[in-house]
Amino acid sequence: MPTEPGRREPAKRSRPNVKDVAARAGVSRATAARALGGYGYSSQEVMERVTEAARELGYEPNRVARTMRSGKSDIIGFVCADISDAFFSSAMRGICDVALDEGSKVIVMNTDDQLSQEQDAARVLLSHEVDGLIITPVSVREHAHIDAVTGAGVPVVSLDRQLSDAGIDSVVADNEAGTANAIHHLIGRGHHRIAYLGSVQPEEPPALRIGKSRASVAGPSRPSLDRVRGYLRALSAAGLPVERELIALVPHDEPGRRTDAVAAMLALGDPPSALFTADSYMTKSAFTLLSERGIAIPGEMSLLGFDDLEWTTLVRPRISVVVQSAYDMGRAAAAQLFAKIAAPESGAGSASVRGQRTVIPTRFLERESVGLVAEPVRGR
Amino acid sequence: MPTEPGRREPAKRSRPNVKDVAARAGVSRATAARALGGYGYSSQEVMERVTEAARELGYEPNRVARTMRSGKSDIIGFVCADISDAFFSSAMRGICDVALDEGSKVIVMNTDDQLSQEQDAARVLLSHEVDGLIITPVSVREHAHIDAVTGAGVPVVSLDRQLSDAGIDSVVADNEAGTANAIHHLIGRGHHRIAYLGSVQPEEPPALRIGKSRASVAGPSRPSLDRVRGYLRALSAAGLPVERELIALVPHDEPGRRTDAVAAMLALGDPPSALFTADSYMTKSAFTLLSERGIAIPGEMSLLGFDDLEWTTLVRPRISVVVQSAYDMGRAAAAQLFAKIAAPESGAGSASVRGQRTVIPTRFLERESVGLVAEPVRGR
DNA sequence: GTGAAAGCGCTAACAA
DNA sequence: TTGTTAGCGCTTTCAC
Repeated sequence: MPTEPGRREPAKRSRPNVKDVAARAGVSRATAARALGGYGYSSQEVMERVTEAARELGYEPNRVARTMRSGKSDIIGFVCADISDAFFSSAMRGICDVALDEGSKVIVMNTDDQLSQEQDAARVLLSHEVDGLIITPVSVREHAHIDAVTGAGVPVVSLDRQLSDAGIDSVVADNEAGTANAIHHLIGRGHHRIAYLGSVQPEEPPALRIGKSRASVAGPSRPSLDRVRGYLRALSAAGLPVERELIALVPHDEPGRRTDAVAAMLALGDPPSALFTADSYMTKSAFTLLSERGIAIPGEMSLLGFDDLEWTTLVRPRISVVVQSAYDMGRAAAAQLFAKIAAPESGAGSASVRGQRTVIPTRFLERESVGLVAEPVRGR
Repeated sequence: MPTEPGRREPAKRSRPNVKDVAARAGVSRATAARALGGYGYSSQEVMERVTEAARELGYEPNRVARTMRSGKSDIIGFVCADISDAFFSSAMRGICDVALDEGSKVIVMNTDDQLSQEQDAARVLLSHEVDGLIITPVSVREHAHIDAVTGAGVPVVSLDRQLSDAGIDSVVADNEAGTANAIHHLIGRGHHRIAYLGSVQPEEPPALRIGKSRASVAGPSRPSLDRVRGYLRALSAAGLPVERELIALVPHDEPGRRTDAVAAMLALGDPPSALFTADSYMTKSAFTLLSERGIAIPGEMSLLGFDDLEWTTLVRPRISVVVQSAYDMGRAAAAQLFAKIAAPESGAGSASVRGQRTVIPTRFLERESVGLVAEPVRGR
């Protein structure tokens, strides 16, 4: 379109800048910049001339130079374990959607759950002057590198991991309540022996304490641990005993042991009547093993999982699950982040909300994988 | 760690810069920059002093300023329809992995298959001075905005869509060959009436020409059309007739019509013995409908799909599919992009490879959803 | 081998 | 209302 036959276009020259626009409009650089940027004053006439010149030249402001001056890059960072994971890519979409509305863009970096990669990512993103950071931290204890980011005045929101004790805003699902609710459902259907199968971070093995009247799990708030807590809470609330043998916590980096854990549960002298699988990997392992062994769901074994995946409605029976919306979590985290970015450095004066915790509700989707237990139905 | 009790740290001040490092090391800015950047000359001793000072201060070069000077941002853009889609998020991971090796980062932007969004994305990324762009273009005809990017000297690689005719490098799967191979497999198992169920872009409806001896589909190279071509080619090669009623092309933006298309195929007077579903959505629709109607796979109907998804191995029977590795495609696209970025402006002299086309092979995964047809087995 | 200085494109004081 | 000017942090001639 920029067909300007008379003028010789330098062709190989880069994109036009304010100076070019100013020259064409016959005004100074500052005036052109003001007219274009929409700040300061400029007369109607000059405004039009400049706008026209910019249009003709196909002028587009250089964000890099703008960042240099203003310190605002209109870029945020998203640091997660693996963007190809369905949870993170959905969250990413939520983040992108909010960012688009805010005129911002998102740089993604993967950590593969390695602290060193996370530290590198934080450093790199800081050097690019990102306006903010959304992160799913590998560790909830080791967060010096995250503190360095906030220390540099860059807002951070933690996604799916609780870091609010460290004064960092977090957006998490109501893992404990969602799980408790699901277990409650199982109990309501007559199940007394309910197995819990979940993953845990290898570096932070949970300390499970099972007392006569109370059971608890020590350690920080993390989805994997909070779900165990929800399980314990629901059993306690119903006056059911907590049995150690019904709880399997498999290190996240040893996927091969998931199937073993399910098999061990089935091999128990007094096996459970229902399996609660606390994450999608475990749900898949459990479903696969039950299928292979020809164990009828829910006839011989009930199954209830955390996290919804496409396949849970394609297999027969359809699997009942607790769903968390990764998309909504991403949106919420981004919304919170941009609020902090916009906030005029909430440090001075008002006791600013540091370490705010936003909880996204989960939903229970009842399908067909949970059966009714009538009486103590030992030995079929 | 930076425990420097004696010196008063301005605290609220931003990150240290070359000037600070230079001051601490007792040299000039230029010298410090040289020592840190590893270019130009500097004595052993100065080098050490500067490095030490940088370490103490926790100095990290400001990429924004560096970009401004050098024009290299160490950021590339990835423009796709929807990052939460499994194909794109896997491709994204491949891109990120290569980018990491190259010291680069990736900004993702979603288009939802809207040309206007794609145009905006291209403009925005250009204004951020990205070093290159990987894009899955909405349209293979309308690419003025992409030409604008290459015109600005920024390399572009097209992913999953052929744009090499426009002089833009492309990385695509061997859709035609992969499909032909799958259809060939069906024919080898005795199938003569094979249905093709696929999606097409609503704006670019394909012109299907079915002649006596030859059938073809007009239009550009696109995964959706190339798969149809593979289907036609395999039938022709086997001397089988192409029948219009066995080909269903559903507009991509009308998901509701997918199930209708499958149902229509089943309702045919002389129904097919096998269904080839050319994308994951269609495979899902077909599998769901067959399950609901209690039609046995592969007993009463064989099913073979394009694209592998988790669920295809969890359902019974497991679905045979043609797989394309989105991850590999992403890696290949990124590798090609960085090669072009590194190339010293391949315009001058040598006839540079413009519009290079890289084809990533697909694989056929035989599972249990395809049955053997003995004889003309009409009416069971 | 090192330092002084210019400038990438933009914005924000200040002056006119 | 508009123009002049001074940088943001870095790299890169060019003298010394």
